[in-house]
Amino acid sequence: MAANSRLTIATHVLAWLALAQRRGREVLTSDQVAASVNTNPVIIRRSLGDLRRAGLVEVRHGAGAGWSLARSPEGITLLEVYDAVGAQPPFGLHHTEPNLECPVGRGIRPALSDVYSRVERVVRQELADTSIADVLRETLLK
Amino acid sequence: MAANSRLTIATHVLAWLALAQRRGREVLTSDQVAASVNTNPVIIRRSLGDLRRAGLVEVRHGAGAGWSLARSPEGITLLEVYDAVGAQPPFGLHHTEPNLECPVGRGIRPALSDVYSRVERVVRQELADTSIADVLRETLLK
DNA sequence: CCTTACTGCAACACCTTCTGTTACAGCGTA
DNA sequence: TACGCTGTAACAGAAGGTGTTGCAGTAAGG
Repeated sequence: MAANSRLTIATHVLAWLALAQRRGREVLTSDQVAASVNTNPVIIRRSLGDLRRAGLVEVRHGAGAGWSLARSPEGITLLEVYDAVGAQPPFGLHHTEPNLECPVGRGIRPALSDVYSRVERVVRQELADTSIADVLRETLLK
Repeated sequence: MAANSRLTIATHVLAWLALAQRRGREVLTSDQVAASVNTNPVIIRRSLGDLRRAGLVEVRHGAGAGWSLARSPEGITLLEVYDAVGAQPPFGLHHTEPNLECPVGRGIRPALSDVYSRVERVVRQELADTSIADVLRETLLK
C-alpha cells in the first residue's frame, strides 16, 4: 500500500484554512479545499470530519456553508492532527501469537512493546513541537 | 491492513538466533525459527534473506545447513534491522500532486518533508539505542 | 415557506501491500 | 551421489487507503 497520507492531507487542509482566514475569507467549502489539494471533495470532507470531531475546525451548514478553523493556527499542533486522523503506529507486533513454549516467543511481545512505546513517545514529542502556523510559514517560504 | 510487522519478525528471529548461539547451537534452520515465531518457514526465509543482505546473519548451505548471527548481539542495533527490512516511513506525502497555483499547494510538500525528516531522525535515534542483546535480555525477564 | 447550496455518509470499485502457502530448482556437505 | 535445506517464483486471500457516485439532511436567505 502507498504510505499513509492522512496526516499530510489534514495538515494541508488546516494550512489552507489558516491562510484563507488571514486573507479575510470567513469560510471555505470542501470543493474549494479540494481544488488546492487536487483531490475529490469527499476525501476532504472525510478529513474535515475527523478534524471537526477533534474540535480543530467548525462547520456551517445550509446555504453559504463552509469550514473555518476553530482555534488559532499557532495553537494547533501536528500532534493533535495526528490523533485526530487516527493514523496507525509505524510498527506492529506479530499477526499470529508466537510459540509460548519458546522463551523468546513468550517474552518478545512485551519487550518489543516497550521499545515501540519509546519510539511512539519521541514521535509524538516531535509532532507536538510543530504548529499549523509553523507549517504555513515554512510553506510560504518555499 | 494490519500494521507492518516486519521489524518485529526480524527482531524475533535475531533474538532467537542469539539465544541458540548462547546455548551452544551452531545453526538453526528456517523451520526451527518458524516454530518459535509460529509462522510459515518461507516468511522466515524472506526475513533472513533481508538480514543476510545487510550482513547481520550468515547462512550455511548443503547438508547440515542453517543460519547463525554474523556479529555479536550487543553490536546489532534495531536501526540496522529497520534498514535491513526496508520498512516504509510512517508518513507519506500527497498521492497526487497538489494544485501548484495555490500558495499552499506549491509549498506544502517541502515544508512537510522537513517535518517528516525530523520525525524520522528521532525514530532512528531511538532504534539505534537498542541492541538485539537488549531485546533478548528484556525478553527473558518478561 | 421554499429554493438553494453545501454537508454527511453510505456504498462501491480499484489499487497496493502484506501475509501465508505451495512448488520446485539450486546448492554444498557428508 | 544422496540428502536436507535454502532461494525464489507464483499465487490466493485479507486488509486498508483512495477515489467516485449518489442521495438524504440541513439551514441561510429570499
